[in-house]
Amino acid sequence: MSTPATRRSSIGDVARLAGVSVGTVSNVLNRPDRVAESTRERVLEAIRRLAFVPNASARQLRAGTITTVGAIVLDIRNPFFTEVARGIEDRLAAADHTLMLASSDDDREREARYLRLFEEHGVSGLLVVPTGDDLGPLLGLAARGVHTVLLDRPSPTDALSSVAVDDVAGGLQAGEHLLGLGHRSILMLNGPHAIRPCRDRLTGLRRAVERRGLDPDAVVREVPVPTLDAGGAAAAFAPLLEGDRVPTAVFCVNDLVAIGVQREIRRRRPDLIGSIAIVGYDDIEIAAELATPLTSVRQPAHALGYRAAEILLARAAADAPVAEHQVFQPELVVRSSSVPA
Amino acid sequence: MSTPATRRSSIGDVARLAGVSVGTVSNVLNRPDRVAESTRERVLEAIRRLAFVPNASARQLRAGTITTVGAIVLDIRNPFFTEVARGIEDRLAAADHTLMLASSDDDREREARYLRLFEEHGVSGLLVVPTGDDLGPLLGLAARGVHTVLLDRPSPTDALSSVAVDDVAGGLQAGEHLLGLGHRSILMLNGPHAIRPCRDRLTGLRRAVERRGLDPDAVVREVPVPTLDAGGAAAAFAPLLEGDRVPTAVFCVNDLVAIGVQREIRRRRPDLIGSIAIVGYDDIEIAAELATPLTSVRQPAHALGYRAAEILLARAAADAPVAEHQVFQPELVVRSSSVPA
DNA sequence: CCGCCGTCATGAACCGTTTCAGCACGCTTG
DNA sequence: CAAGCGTGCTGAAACGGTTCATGACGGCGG
Repeated sequence: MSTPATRRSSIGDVARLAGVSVGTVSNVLNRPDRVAESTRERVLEAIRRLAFVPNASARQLRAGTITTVGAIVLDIRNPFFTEVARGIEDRLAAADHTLMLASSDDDREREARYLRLFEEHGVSGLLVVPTGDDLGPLLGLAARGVHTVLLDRPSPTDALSSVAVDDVAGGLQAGEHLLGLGHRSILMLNGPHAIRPCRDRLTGLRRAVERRGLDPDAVVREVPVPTLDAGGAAAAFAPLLEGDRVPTAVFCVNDLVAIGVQREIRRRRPDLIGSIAIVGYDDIEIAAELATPLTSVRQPAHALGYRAAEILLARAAADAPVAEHQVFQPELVVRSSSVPA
Repeated sequence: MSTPATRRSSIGDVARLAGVSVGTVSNVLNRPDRVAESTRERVLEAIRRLAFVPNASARQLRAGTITTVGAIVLDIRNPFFTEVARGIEDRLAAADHTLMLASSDDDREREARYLRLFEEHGVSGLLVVPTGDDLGPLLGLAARGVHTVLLDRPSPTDALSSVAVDDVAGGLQAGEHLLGLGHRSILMLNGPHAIRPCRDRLTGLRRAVERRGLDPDAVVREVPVPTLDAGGAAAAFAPLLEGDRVPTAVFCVNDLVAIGVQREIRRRRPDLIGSIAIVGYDDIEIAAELATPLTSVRQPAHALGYRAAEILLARAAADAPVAEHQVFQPELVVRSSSVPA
């Protein structure tokens, strides 16, 4: 209103108004105990009067330190990832750090752009769900001294810490469940194999089949989903409802995909509702509230993020080059969507 | 791997390796056409060899410019807000800007922390869903020259631009729909009145009642929800299922609340499934996929974010002090959850 | 051959902080 | 009274870039 949009006031303005040197103002800000009470009061008053806000760039340039952490997830719209982000944020807040969140959309270029942005800004660490298998860029970052933790991926190297969930085990549980229900033909709606969990969940599923002494190639059919959300899944699943070999059991690589499948069945073949077994993955909050409550493999999303942040903070604090790796175990939650054969 | 975690290389290192001055390196980076081809090649090669990444703090300190925008939403887990964030990001990406996203959890302190963080970092603009009615902090920011756009709130002043949805109209539509179905007693599960949309949606509901010539105080009962998510709603709604005056029509301030209500009915009073009319708000994607598909007031979430970002970019570019205000209209989407009286 | 001009590159000032050596001052101690 | 010490403050260097006035150099027209 009153103040015209003018230059931000600097520590120098404050010093002038308070009649002290800039060094003293800086001390008031950072080590108040070193400044005499009366001086401190005067400086604080000046700060208030000028509505002074320190310039983070200048501070960081000189001091080098920063309390911001960057995270890149595949898709911010997937509740699984927002829950992971929550876990990260909760841990960071406890250490007075802040999170800057970005979503790569599973797009290498977007990922690269954000990686660069974060590196240029000198974040004190990075938590990344990588888009593909090529960890080159991340290894480069790590080599340049940026602490990095892989999210939702096991790390193949000690150059990178990692926090993951055992996806093979998850696929195995889903497979055993469906086989136990009598299914001998299982469709897996899967994402690109460049995404490691997609591969692993399929591997787990096939392993379950093998353990029953069956032939995975005969039992499991894989169909790719263009994008890992409900819309993409619906598009990929629709043609399968037309033919004469309509699937009887579907294992979906995540819950959004499962929701897309359910939607498509309801739209195109309402007669089949309740006769196709569906198992999802993630156990997002609304899985239990769906038209057909979804059987799903639960992942400890919050813990995943929390722990990743913790590892990052520990590494940054110690500046120790020891990588930490943690693997959580998933847990099958059975609801009514997985019907017997 | 090979490189030990050493100091980031600087423009000076590049200059030395390429045998030029730092000014030339800077020119290669920012105005390549002013540098002779051969020199440019040599510098680029040096940059590659050193894996040089410019220091954003230094650049920003001197140049003042920045292409990062901050956004603060109430709850990152609410699909409505992630969709808004998507809209923002899509518009920003087109202008080569990047988004830094934060969630205030409807907590003034968290909001203040992020506001300060963003201001210290000198973001080129801010998009905020404010936690309360006190716009003081935001007006302060605006006065200090930070371009600010209110998200999902009409601005009471020209100091702040704004993009909003007409919540009174939304409440009105929901009310008319329920009244049209014959309901004469409507429960509204509402959030704190400090949140403007909560007030406005209630106002709209009451207005619908008045238009029918009925007494809002007799027809509408308001029950507060502690937190605006499914869990909070379930907790608030549970006791209402115990008494003898079980509600027959519920208007929920958002879809997550509606999901909580549905969940609680299913758990505690499955006999009442299908006999309590429920209307939600936002029309999030899974509203249509729920056990009882949800009637909801749709908001143009993506457009909201997109437009807000657009206004911000325009203001920052022109540095014009003219505030822009835009109000979108909501639209009722009827599904099966809103049963007749 | 001289003067002029355009092309490229240089070097230093500057952005707003933090940090640190050093100074002023007053008090204690021997 | 000299020496020593602790307290509280100052002033300047440094961080890593951008920007701009300046200058070197070669070519060209007269």
